[in-house]
Amino acid sequence: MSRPPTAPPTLEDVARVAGVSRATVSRVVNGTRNVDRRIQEVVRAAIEEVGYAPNRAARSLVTKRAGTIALVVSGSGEQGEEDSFAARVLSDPFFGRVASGVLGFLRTRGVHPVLMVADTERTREDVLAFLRQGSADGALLVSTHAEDPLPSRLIDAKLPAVLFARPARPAPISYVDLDHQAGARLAADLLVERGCRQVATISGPLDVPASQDRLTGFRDALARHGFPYVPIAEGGFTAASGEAAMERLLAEHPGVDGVFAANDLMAQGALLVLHKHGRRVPEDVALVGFDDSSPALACRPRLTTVRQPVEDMAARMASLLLDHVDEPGLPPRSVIFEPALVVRESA
Amino acid sequence: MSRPPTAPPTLEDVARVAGVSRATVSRVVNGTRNVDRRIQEVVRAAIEEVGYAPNRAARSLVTKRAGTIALVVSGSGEQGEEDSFAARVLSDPFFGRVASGVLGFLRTRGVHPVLMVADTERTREDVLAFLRQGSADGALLVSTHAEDPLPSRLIDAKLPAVLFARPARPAPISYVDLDHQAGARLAADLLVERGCRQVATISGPLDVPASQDRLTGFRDALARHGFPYVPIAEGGFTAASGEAAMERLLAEHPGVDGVFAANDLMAQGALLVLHKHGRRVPEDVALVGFDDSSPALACRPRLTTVRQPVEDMAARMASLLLDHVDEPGLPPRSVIFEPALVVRESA
DNA sequence: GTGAAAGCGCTAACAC
DNA sequence: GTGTTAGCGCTTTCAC
Repeated sequence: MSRPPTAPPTLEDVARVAGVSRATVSRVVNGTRNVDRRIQEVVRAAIEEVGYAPNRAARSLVTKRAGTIALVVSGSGEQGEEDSFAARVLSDPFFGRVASGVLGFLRTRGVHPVLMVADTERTREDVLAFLRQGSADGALLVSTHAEDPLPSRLIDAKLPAVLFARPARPAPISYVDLDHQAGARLAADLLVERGCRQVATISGPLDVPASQDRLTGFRDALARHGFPYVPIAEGGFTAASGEAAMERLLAEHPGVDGVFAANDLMAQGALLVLHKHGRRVPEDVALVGFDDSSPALACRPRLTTVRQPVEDMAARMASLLLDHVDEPGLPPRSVIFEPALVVRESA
Repeated sequence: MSRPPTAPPTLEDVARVAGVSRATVSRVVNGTRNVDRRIQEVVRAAIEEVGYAPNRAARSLVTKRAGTIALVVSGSGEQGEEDSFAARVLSDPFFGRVASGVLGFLRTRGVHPVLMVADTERTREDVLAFLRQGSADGALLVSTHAEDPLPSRLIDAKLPAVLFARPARPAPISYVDLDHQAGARLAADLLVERGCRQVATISGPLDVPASQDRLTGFRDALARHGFPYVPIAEGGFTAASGEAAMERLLAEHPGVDGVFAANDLMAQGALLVLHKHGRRVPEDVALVGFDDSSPALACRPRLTTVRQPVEDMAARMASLLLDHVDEPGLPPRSVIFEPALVVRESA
């Protein structure tokens, strides 16, 4: 008993108990072939006996793998309070779905996500430093603003990274995304089919590619149906912004009878305003949302919406990252998912 | 240029460029005293020049500190699907607030949270292994079920951990919590003050201490106001369960004119049902929620609710954990926060 | 199939 | 005030 009983057992301890060398223990721990069956048993018993768990730092030091990745939520950092950004994003059911998808994929791979928020220059540097230090093998980036400088910084530093959603300006980096235009088209077609004649939309922040795409897709589809003009009110993907946008729409276009909101949270806000003004949904105005996240079910009427397979997308994003980590030279790839219409009660 | 340019620079590289020893570089990196001003400058320049970032694994190996903690969401694991648990909890705005509070505190301490879900025996073992390996210095536990075996396992393994909320059965472990009874009392007093004569409550899952406390506090306060009996419908802290509970309450007690829901999500569900049955809120029935999380604002009328300072509690939880990490012998401590009534429109 | 030994990059005594 | 040196616990050639 040379080491104090408080220190965790090491490979050495196991080796001594099993009567073999460190190398052999290492081999059985890492499942390498070329170890005698019987010795494997003995070693495993010894591991059990001393309660051995391989030290990650020591392992990382030689393998050059952290076994963790950074899951970073990034924003512009132009807002007032710092904390509010983290609170808002982390409380968004959309992010919960992303995290859940990532966790689900990583779970079986033995890699763990470190949660980070990058909304200021300082915190952006933290993320970069974290990766350069080798604390994480790569980064998963969920960006909420267009002018996010993090993607290009990551590229410049040659750090493995994958984005959720196409970057605002083209860049050599992998990402997963949705065919937003197709999704918006689904919404447009439904609204027209429901007989709407005066259709409007509540868009997301227009500097974000996804918002632009949803808007473009919606307008194009409507044009094809013979409606050349679509009133639009810009929102910020929050319920409150959806309310404000709906108020504006109603004020300027009292005859509106169909609304496409670029996400469910804003649709939820719009619904509140519609009720307040005595408009029945879907009878007086049909409403369709986007995402199919939890608020869609927490509304009355329940939201008809465009489903985005967020969990699958997030899992794929994690998968792509692991590929890049394993094979540093891999060229960037993009994976686009298809949306689906979920018809419920609001349209 | 002995090492390939692809390998990250080490302390050695910096030392060579600065013309000093590794130890000196280490000293300035770690801000130790006893280094000549001028040499500090030189070293810092060299660090800048080679783009040095200290390797975490190497550092951890000697300091025996990972610089990360596990933020674990734990559940009973008795449910059907595994993924659904993660998705549900991570999408809950309540968890978003916890994460945000933790992140806010950790941000300046240079420690990072690793997100983990423990809802099965397997994943529970993962968490334990992660900590034993030294991959994280301690754990922050947000438990959603009463019979969670993780706390006692953590205690047995002598791993630093702090809980969000008191454990179901008394155990020598630190935690932060809210004075739930006081919060429920606030709700009861308000309802009575508003003139309600037939008050009911939608409780949380009754195996969870917080639910029990809110129920007890509510009943006791009402008893003091002269109301000996309070109808109760048990929910599961989700909007859907709130709807179901409200339906039951209405069916059995049509005359109800005041409802206290044990969280905002359930209050939101109750509101929907109340509207459906033509009950005006707050005129016909006054409704008060609990938490003051985002759904409280996304309702019409906006929810009057009992505010729980979740972010502060989470930050304190993180702070307690760091204390335990720094001083292993520290006895368990509990910190109880006070709730506050937020009066809006629903009561 | 197994062991010996080098070394990953860093910190912390300990000398000077 | 600064350098030397001995590990931290592990993986991985390289011999045997």
